[in-house]
Amino acid sequence: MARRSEHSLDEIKKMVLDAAETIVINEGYAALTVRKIAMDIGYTVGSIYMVFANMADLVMHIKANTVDDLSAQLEQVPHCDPKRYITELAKAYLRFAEQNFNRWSLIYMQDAEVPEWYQQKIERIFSLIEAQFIQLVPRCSALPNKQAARALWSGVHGICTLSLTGKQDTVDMSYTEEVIVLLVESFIEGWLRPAVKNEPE
Amino acid sequence: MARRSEHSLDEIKKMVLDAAETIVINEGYAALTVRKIAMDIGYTVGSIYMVFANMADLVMHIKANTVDDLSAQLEQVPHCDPKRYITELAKAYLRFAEQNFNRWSLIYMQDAEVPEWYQQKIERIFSLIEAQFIQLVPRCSALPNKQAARALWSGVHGICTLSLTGKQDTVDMSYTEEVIVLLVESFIEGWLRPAVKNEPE
DNA sequence: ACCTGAACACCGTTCAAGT
DNA sequence: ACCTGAACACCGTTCAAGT
Repeated sequence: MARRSEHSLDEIKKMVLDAAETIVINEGYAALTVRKIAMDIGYTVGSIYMVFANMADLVMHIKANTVDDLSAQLEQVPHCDPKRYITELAKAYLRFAEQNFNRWSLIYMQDAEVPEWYQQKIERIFSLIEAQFIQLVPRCSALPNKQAARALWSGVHGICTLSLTGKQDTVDMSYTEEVIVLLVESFIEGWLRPAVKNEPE
Repeated sequence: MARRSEHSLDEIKKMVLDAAETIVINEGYAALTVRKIAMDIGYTVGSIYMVFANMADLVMHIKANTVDDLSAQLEQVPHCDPKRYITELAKAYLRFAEQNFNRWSLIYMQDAEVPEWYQQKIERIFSLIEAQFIQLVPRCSALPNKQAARALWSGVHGICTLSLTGKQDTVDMSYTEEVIVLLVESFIEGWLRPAVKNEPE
């Protein structure tokens, strides 16, 4: 049989994306298959290729949604002085990673190629942090602040990665949060007061 | 046909592991299949299951070898004062990650379960850093040093991850190294001279 | 024009059967 | 005892054929 026209292509696209996200959230990325998605939305495998180029394309859109949700979450953190604000952002990042572990870990799975529009979404999160370093040292040229934001935020990400993956159920969240706060506070303190070079402690 | 006995089981196990490592190194993890391994060593698929329980078991052994090589590389870094030594360790870590990208990124792919003996190999790398913090502040109880090592080293790892994955060919290594050095030096400086709490800058 | 579902070229894993 | 290779239950992707 064929021809149903119960849904527009845009509707089907949304149904596919929603179903795919639900599978990733509940069962993890490994459980995501075209056949399962088709099953869930009541269409056959072929239909998915009407609205997405292939699996990689679909996954890229799942990731994009996750990054958007993450951005929204971070942007809800109330403003305060830069150092405390960055600390709260870092804690919010950890919270998102933990509560959305399956979607979050998918973000960082490497792809053959990352489209420009997706890269920009990631960049947006980095610039959130960069803005705080600019506030800390407003007179500085852009590069050192960019570098500091990159160093610190990648660091926060690294702690989340190594803490959450693997033994996911038995993670001590308050300990991880302590480690993150230690990184953020020590780094900013040391960054504001640079060390005297070549002087043994 | 059957029965060849040209190689002992231990020899076959080594052949399988070597072939698998070569595939990962040259073509990446996605190219690793039992059929390809069997082809390369001149046996059939079934043989691989004589010497490894399954693919996951084989991959775990590839990862173990990589971690051992990484440890060996880090242990070759010449000793000096803790701060510079940690900086050099971090740079060596980046170098290993770049030069062994396919094997290195495999290490951190999450598994259903991580065996104890593997976890210990990872722990060994962390304790390398921890030992330096103990030297920096010898009188301290163990926990703060453990926490500092975890914060900083996870941070270094995070920078490597975000810098190397994705756009792997167009990475500016010297810039990444600068970011890592910035993280290490600022963190240690800030950690040695803790900030006054609740004081806006 | 929309949608199907069989077909294709792959996977990892098992195991009866051969020597 | 060692090793084979066909069989099984899966993948993602394509596309001629149906309405």
